[in-house]
Order: sequence, then structure tokens, then C-alpha cells
Amino acid sequence: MARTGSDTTKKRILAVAEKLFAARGFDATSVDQIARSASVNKALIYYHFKNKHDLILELFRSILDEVASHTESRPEAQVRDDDESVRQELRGEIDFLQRRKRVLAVMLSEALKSSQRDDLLFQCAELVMQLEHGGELKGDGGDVRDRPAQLRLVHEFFTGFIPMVMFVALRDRWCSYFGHSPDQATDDFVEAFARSHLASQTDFESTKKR
Amino acid sequence: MARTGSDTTKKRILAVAEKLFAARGFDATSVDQIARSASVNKALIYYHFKNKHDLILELFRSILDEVASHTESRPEAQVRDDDESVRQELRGEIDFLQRRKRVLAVMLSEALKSSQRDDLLFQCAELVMQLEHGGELKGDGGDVRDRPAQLRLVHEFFTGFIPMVMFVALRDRWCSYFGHSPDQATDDFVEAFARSHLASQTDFESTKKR
Amino acid sequence: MARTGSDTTKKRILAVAEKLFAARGFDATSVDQIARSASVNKALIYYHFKNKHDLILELFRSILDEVASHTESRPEAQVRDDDESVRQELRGEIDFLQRRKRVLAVMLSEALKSSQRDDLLFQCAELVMQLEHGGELKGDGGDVRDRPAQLRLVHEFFTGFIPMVMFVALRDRWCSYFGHSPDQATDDFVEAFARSHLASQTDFESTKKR
Amino acid sequence: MARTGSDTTKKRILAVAEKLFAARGFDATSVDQIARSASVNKALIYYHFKNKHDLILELFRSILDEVASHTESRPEAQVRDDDESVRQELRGEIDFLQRRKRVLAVMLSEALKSSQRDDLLFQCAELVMQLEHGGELKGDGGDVRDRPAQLRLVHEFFTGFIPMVMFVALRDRWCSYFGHSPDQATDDFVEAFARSHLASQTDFESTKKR
DNA sequence: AATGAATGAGCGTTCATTCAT
DNA sequence: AATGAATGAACGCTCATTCAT
Repeated sequence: MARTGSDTTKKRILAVAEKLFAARGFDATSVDQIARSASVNKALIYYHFKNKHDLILELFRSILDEVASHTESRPEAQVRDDDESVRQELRGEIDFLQRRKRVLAVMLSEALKSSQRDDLLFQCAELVMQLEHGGELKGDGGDVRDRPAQLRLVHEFFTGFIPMVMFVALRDRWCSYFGHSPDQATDDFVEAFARSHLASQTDFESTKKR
Repeated sequence: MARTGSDTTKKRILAVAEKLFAARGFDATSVDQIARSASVNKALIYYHFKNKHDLILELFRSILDEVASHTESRPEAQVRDDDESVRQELRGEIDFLQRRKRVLAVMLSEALKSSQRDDLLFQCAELVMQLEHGGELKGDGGDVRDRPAQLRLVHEFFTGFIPMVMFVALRDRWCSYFGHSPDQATDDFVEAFARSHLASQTDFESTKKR
Repeated sequence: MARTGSDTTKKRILAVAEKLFAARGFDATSVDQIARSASVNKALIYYHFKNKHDLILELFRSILDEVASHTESRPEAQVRDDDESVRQELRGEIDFLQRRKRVLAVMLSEALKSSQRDDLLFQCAELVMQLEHGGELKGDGGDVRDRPAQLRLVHEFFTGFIPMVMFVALRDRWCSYFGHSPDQATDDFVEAFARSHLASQTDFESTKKR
Repeated sequence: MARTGSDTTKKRILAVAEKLFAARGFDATSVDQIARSASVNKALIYYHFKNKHDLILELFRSILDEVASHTESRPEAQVRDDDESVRQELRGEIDFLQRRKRVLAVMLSEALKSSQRDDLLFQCAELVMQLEHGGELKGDGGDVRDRPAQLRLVHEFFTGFIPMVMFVALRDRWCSYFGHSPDQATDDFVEAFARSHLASQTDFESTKKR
């Protein structure tokens, strides 16, 4: 117990921190609260982490890792011609993100702060974009040159990644504000997303072929 | 100098608050700083506003008003068949939002905080969605029944409003992270947005006609 | 309305202040609250009263006046040999004080503050002691010399006035703490007071006669 | 100097707080002042105490403890038939209370505040009543049933404890208001208290015997 | 008699962080 | 690896009071 504590403790702190940040947000969660919730001394947190900010960084990084391994372990590049399978896959991604939705919201919120200079959001985005795009995004071999990589990046991020992640982060509040049901909202989003972003994918490809 | 302005003072406070919130974010801006910057006694701020939160609410509301009047004063429902004019209009909206981009970022950031329960973001969204859509969003005359209003709402918000406002809020940081130029990034976004969201508009309409 | 307001307003302020002081105590009641409750401008309170302290002083004085007129209007020096009538009269006094019990509690509380230098409590006491003693307290004619006036004063105040007023001020809390019923508590107090303080009155008189 | 005392520091804070509360009252003493007087960082006070109120509660409790140990260590139930020894004992108690008179005054003052809901005064009273009464108050052996315990409690508190503690708390001010000498005032009070409250004790007992 | 705006001082409380051990 | 004690700097907010009108 005294032995196992060493490495486990740090993880317990991280776990507790995630729960608290998710519940109250970053600023509203004090190091005291984290220490108390993790039943450790406050100073110990500063032994394991440089400061409060470092704590959330490690947390974000752990999400990055999770996303990364999720991406890699995916059945790559399955044929997905028909609409239904595309939508099915989309739902899968939403479900995956949903599991960490609160921390995602915190990450988005932090990324939008003017003081922020760490671009974890963009790093995260790069990863997730691969998730939606297989490796082909930056593996820009072949005929991608006619539509430069920059455009694809902007396209993937702002009309693909951002809508998805914002939907996951805001869904609950959206539903209670507009009186929609979560399931209906998800259906609607899948539909809307399929028609706009996903449709434009096909668009790109058809463009390429021309 | 600070003495005479009865109604002016409140506006000066709001103006200063906007500047500071935009520069440092909500939490990182103290009421003391606002008071100092506005050359006003701190207590006076609490004379004019219930609390710090109320201050930013009034600020957000002022944005809402601005957006509303912008919407109303627009040349309504111009014919926009050709791609170029559509893109031109889009750029206009981006420019409009750009003027308040920092406060928009604050608003997004605050809206994403888990504790938050004020749905100004959604209110703002409803307005801006009219801006992009004329009155036709809820003016569901005719045969819109086949595509329920909820879907359109979700579509407009998550694949229309959110990408735009996030682009405006994140553009600078995006550019410095990926080494893009602001102008090129804007071009790319306009292109991507036109191909995904705007294209799906047409899609909807063509659906209706069927 | 504009005419009547002048003098009435001050009284309304006093009335509101009494209610608030009674409900929350002196320190816990802000001038703002009083102004708001009285629907007057805060500065107007400072037009009518020198400061917050002056306000409560006037209030205490109004109680003094009330007590004074109550004393004077009493059927003086009735024969009260039998125990029952003595107890009956005592109950009457308790009822009288009960009407203003909360302000009495505030007065006691304020009097006990170390900073306090205004001896309204003692002034009030002098009056009320006459109430319990007819005029004979200081009208020390005859053979009072053997028991000096000072002793009588101390006796009246600390074993007569103080217990009564403290009982009135604390009764409710006493009852909820000890689980007594208010009526039973009053009965008990009357009994205890009759046996101790009132009995010692007789004692004094019998002493005198010896 | 302020660095080393781990458990001492908390006690120093309490000691300083007692002095300041005694001198200026509870509300008029700021946590800043306490910190400064104790040569301690203000935040440290909130490390040791939950809040300002908790501070005074601990202080009151320490008085309770003191009273309790004083009570226990007393030469129990000495025979005290003659008037003189009774008065002597009474003076002893007054002297004991005198040592903490200012905090007693604060306690009374706080107890009288309408917002207050902590019944430390009553707890303190229960203890002190044993002090004046040996164990016999609730030790109700034998034929006490004819005079129910409630009456005795009311009697002890309102005509015994309250007069004593109020006398201790108010004596100085009483003397300067009425121009009495402290010693004479104490003599007078002892006399008055002996004749009223103490005499009624005997009364009770004689009642019992009948 | 009455007001809205303004002030300065101070409040209790909390923060992230560091020290010695 | 882990702790209890301590710090300094702010924080949001409220106070009694005063100004010009």
C-alpha cells in the first residue's frame, strides 16, 4: 500500500482532477479541492506536477493518447459507399467522444481563452482528423496537389472536427434549451453533418477525379 | 472628468470591460482592473451592475443587439445563384463577426463552462442563423414540413454558425500554429464552408422541390 | 402626498429600520437595505439622520418614550398583597415588553458591545424600574437611609429588570433549545421571578419596618 | 519566530482573537487585525479555522472548558449555612467570571443577535448552573418531583446565571454611569443577589421539606 | 425634501504556491 | 513519496458616507 502508492497516487490525482475539472471547469476547481478529493496533501500535487496548468495539460495529453490509440486500432479504410454505413461510422465517433465530453468542453473552453498559448486543441484536432480520414490527410501523395493540403486541413478542422466536438460538448445544454430529445438531436446532427461535411468529402474526391 | 457622466459612465465601464475581457478572458480580468482602467471607483461598478457576471451578460446582450440590428438592416433575400456572390456575402459576415471576435471567443469559452447555465450562445445563435438565412428559417411556409424545423436548426447551428464563429475566434491562433497566412486561411475557410454548409443548403432546397 | 411625505417619511424610515434591525440585528442591516425597504433614496436617510448609529438611537429613544408613557398611564400603587395579583401584574409587564422584544434584544446586544459608550440601557432601566416600583425608588423619603439607594438600584436592575428583559429577549430560543413550551416557560419564569426578586422586595420592606 | 510553532500558532491566534474581540467586539474586529496582531498571514487563520465565526466559536468553547474544569475542581457541596460563607462563595464566582468578563460580554451580545442560532450561551449556562448548584440541579434525588426540573432550570438561569454574568459584563459601565465605586457595586450586587436568588434557593428547599 | 452617482476603505475569503521536515 | 504549516497577492463584494443637483 505504501509501495503501490507512489505511481498510483499520481494517477489517482489525475483521475480526480479530470472528474472535478469536468464537473466545475478549470478555473472553478481549486488545487485544494483536488487534494481533498484525492485524499492527498496539497503539496504532493506540486511534487507530481509543476503547477495547476501542468496538471490539465497532462490530462489533455492523456486524452490525446486515447484518441491516438483509438485511431490506430480502427478497422482502417473500410469501403463505405452507402450512406447508411457512413452515418453508422459517424455515430461511432460521436459515441467515442461522448465518453469524455465534459473534458472536451473544458479543453475547448480553455483553448478559446485569450491568454492561452498552448495549441493542444490543434494537436488534438490533427489526430482526430486522421481518425475521420484515415492516413490520407497528410499522406498527400498522388493527386492532392490540385487542392492544396491547407484547404483540406481547414476543411477538416472547421467543418468536420469542430462541429462534431462542439455538438458533443453542447448537446445536453442544446436539448434542454430547445426542448429536443438527445436522441432526436443526435439523429438530426448526424443527418446535418452527413449532408454538409461528409457530402463535401465526396465532393472533393469527385473534384480530384476531374 | 469621471464625475459628470451619469449614463456615460456605465457605458465607459462596459467598453473598458469588453476590452479587458477580450484581452485576458473573463476569469483573468478582475473587477479592480476594470475599475482602474475606467478611472472609476470599484464600488461604482457594483452600483451599476449586480455583479461581475451581470457585467459580462450586459456585454453579451449588447452584442446580441448589434447582431440583431445588423441582421435587420441587411439587404434581404437577394438573389444569390452564382457561387461568387455567395462567397462574397459570406466574407461580409466574417468581417462583421471579426470586429468582435475576441468577445465572441469569451462568449464561446464561457458557454462551454460546465457551471454555466445561461444560454446566450443559443440566443445569439438563433439571431445569427436568421442573419444567414433571412426569415425563412422559422418562416417555414409551404412544404418545409417534410424536413422538420429541428433538423434545420441543428444544421444551421452546428454546421453553419459554429464553424463560422469558431473560425473567427481561432483564426489568428490557427495561422500561427500552422504557419498559414490569415488571408489564405480565410480563403480556405470560405471555400470549405461554401462546399460543405452552403452546398448542403442547396441540397435542402433541391430536396424540397422533389 | 408631496406635502405629507416630509414628516411621514422620517417615521417610515424609522419603522422600516426597526423591522430590519429586529430581524437581522444592527450590524447585519445595511443602510442600503433600509433605504430600499422604505422606498427612499439612501441619501435621504442621511438627510434625516446624522448617521446609522443616530438612527438606532432615535429608535431606542422611541422605545424609552413608549415605556415612559406606559409607566405613567399605569394604575399606580394598587394594593397588591396577595401573590396572585402580583404575578398577574408581572405577566402584564412581560406582555408589554414582549411587543418589542426583538428591538430589546438588539438594544441589549448593542449595550454589551465593548465599543459602546451610550448608556441607553441604563436610562431605559431607570424608567422601567419605576414601572415596577412606582415612584418610590428614588423618592427615597423616610427611612430608606438604612438601606442606601445604591443597593436598591443595583437590586432593581440586576435582579429585577435584567432577568425580565433577558427572559423576554431569549424566551423563544430558550424554548427551542430546551424543548419547553413558551407558555410553560413563562409560567416558570413568573414563578421563579416571584420567588426570588419579588420575594426580596417584601424582604426589604420587612427589613425597613424592623 | 512565527515560523516554528505548529500547534502553538493556532493557540496564539485564539489568544489574540480573544483580546481583540474583547476589546472591540466581534463585528468590529477584522480578520486582518487578528492576523496582524498575531504576526501571522491572514490565510493561515483560514487554514486553522473554517471562518471568522468558527474562530469565536472555538473561543467560546474554550471558555466552556475552563468553566467546566473550574466546576469540577471545586470543593464540592460544602456546608454553607451561614450567610457570610454563602456571600464569600458568591464573590469567588464573580472573581472567576471577572477574568473573562469581556469575552462573556461578547458572548452575551452575540447570543442576543437575531441571526444567531448557536446556543452556546445555554450550554455555558448549563455548566455554570452546576457550578452554582453542585450536581444537585439535575441530580434530582428524592422529592424534587413536586417542583419540576424545568422550573429550577428557568430559575437558575434567569434569576441566577443571567444576573451574575450581566453584572460582571456591565459593572464597569454601570459604575461610570451611576458614579458608584466598583467595590461598593460588587458589595451591593452580592447583597441583592443573596437576598433574591440565593434566598429563593433556601425557599425552594424549605418548600421541599414541607 | 429628495435623488442618482460616486467614493474610499475595508470586508471575509480563496487562490496557487512554497517551506521545512 | 508525502506532509502540515505558512505565505502573499488578489479576489469579488459591501459598507457607511458624501457629492451635486
